[in-house]
Amino acid sequence: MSKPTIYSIAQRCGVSAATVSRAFNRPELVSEAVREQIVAAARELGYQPSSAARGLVTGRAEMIGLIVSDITNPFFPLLVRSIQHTAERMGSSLMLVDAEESAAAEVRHVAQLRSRVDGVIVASPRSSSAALREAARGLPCVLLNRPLRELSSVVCDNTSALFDVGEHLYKHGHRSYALLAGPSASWAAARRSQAIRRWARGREVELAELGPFRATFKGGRQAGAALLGTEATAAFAFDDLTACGVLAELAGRGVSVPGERSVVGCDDVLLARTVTPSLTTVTAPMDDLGATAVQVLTRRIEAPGGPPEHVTLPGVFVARDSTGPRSTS
Amino acid sequence: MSKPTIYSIAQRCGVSAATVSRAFNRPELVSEAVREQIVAAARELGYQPSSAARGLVTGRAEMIGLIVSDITNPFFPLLVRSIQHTAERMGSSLMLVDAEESAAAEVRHVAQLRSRVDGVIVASPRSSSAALREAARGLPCVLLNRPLRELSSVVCDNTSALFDVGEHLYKHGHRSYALLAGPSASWAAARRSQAIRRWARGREVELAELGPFRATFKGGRQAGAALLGTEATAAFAFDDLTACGVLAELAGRGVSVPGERSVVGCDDVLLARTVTPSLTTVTAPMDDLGATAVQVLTRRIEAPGGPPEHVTLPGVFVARDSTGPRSTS
DNA sequence: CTGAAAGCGCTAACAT
DNA sequence: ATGTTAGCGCTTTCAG
Repeated sequence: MSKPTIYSIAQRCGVSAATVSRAFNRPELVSEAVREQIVAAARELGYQPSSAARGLVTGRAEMIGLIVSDITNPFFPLLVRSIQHTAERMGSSLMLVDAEESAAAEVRHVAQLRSRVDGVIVASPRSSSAALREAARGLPCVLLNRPLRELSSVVCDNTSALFDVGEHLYKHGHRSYALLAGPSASWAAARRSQAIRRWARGREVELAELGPFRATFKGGRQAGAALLGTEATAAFAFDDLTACGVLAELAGRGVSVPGERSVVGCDDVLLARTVTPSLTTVTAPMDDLGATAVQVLTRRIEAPGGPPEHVTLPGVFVARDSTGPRSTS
Repeated sequence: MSKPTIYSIAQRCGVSAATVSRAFNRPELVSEAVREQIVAAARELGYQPSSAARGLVTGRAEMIGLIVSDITNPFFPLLVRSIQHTAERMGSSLMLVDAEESAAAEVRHVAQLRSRVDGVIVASPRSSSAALREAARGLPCVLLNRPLRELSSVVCDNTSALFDVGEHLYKHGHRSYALLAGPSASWAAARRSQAIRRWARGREVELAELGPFRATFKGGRQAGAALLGTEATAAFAFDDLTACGVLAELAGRGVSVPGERSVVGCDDVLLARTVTPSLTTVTAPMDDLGATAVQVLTRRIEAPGGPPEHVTLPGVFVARDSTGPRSTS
């Protein structure tokens, strides 16, 4: 009465184990009558193929790893969903691990995943490029929101959308801006700051740089406090979570948004739509990002020798209620 | 130049494969000199034991599955962390899957996990008890926040803390309450409603029952709108996320909290501390819940025959800024 | 303390 | 269309 294997089924059906195996993997190679008999027996016995045994012989785990820098950040849940969906459609399971914002944990986890997965996606890595490169040596890997020549990557570029944000604010009369920078280990943060600086230079507009702040609600409150120390009437927050913190801080101090200050976020997480006032932000194509990452990874798994792929997806500007005309006071 | 195995190492060190295996698994059985040599060779070759091969022979995947009803709910990230930590300490990896609030996906996923994990934790299941029981047949399983006689469970009971909440509100002069009920498929929701009802009956106080509402920010806004249709001066929200929605809705309509209405949440997720005003709520012992779940599961894996365990951990009342004296208007 | 050998459950040639 | 056979990489008796 032990756990059923292809042998128990084979015996029960009077065929060989190979036939049972084929019945599941290459059904076209086995006669319909036998196949049906096998399938029936399997269901009856509650047969579950052993993925260890299969993995051992095929060399495939049919599992991909996903390392996120901070599961707590609302940016990730949506991404996780999209990745899980796509992976499932490709016949793989997802193994998710949270690095808790620690670069060390990140590389430790990829090392640990090596033997259990076919490949790994590292989302918003905090590790140094060198560490990442080294950790991924010989393991199919795609980086999300961090380009690196030697590894594949899919990133969301908000440069153009941030220009749109700037223009939007400019049209509302703002001339003095604050840039609330994100974590220094984040490529996205650097990239966004750069875009905003570039835009500001082009417009010959005032830009106060504050931060870096942590990409948390709390970091946002600090950013909000810092913002109030400046004359800026409009602020670019690193992301929506930060922006929400800014909103909360301003609200707490009785500063109205967008009446007295305009605030924009980035990413368009759920929170951005539900907070009051709703956030003007840049929508990241989460579904695409996730799906593309899985597809690129799949290609790397199938052709480990190939050259790394790099795909860039643009964010898109969306105006909501946290921005408005510059106060005339 | 293929992937190193215990054989490559054995050959290189002039020992047998068995010795290499022992060097890693039962180091005390091999002489120090040989062991050191083996370890050195392994490091040099970048040896990684194949978990498939080991799993095949040991019958252990050294991996546990975690199914969450909705990764998007801020309740889970903390839980995931605690579970991942504990699992890691017990030598297991974590395979996380999101059921996206679908009961069907839940049971589908446990079926799919069967062959890849040693056991599974289902957090806040939405499936029927019968479906759960059936899906977990023969698979070590512990339910989080849902008791079920035949399966192990660890639940957080807030009954006593909710009484404290009631008393706290009562002392502030509130006599008319609203109960904003959570999802009907959630055991926690039913349990909390029941506790609040019981308390209200004991105090002979007015209690309007509203809902059920979805456990989302949006659901909270709806609950907030519903709340304004009543005379209640204090509201029990199902959880913190809902409570935040209520707060947002009231703020949007210019109703002050706690000035005009007091609002309490439940769970004490990060958000509860960061929202304005900060939420009076009931703190769930996340770390304990997660750690206990893993420990119980581990026991079931090691002794699959044993009787199910049921552990209950209490939540604790914490007063913050979203509750105050009943308005005198 | 170490080696030889068997086998975990499955797949993939190679035969038939 | 089906059976035979040989491993995949590892652990684990059983003998030395």
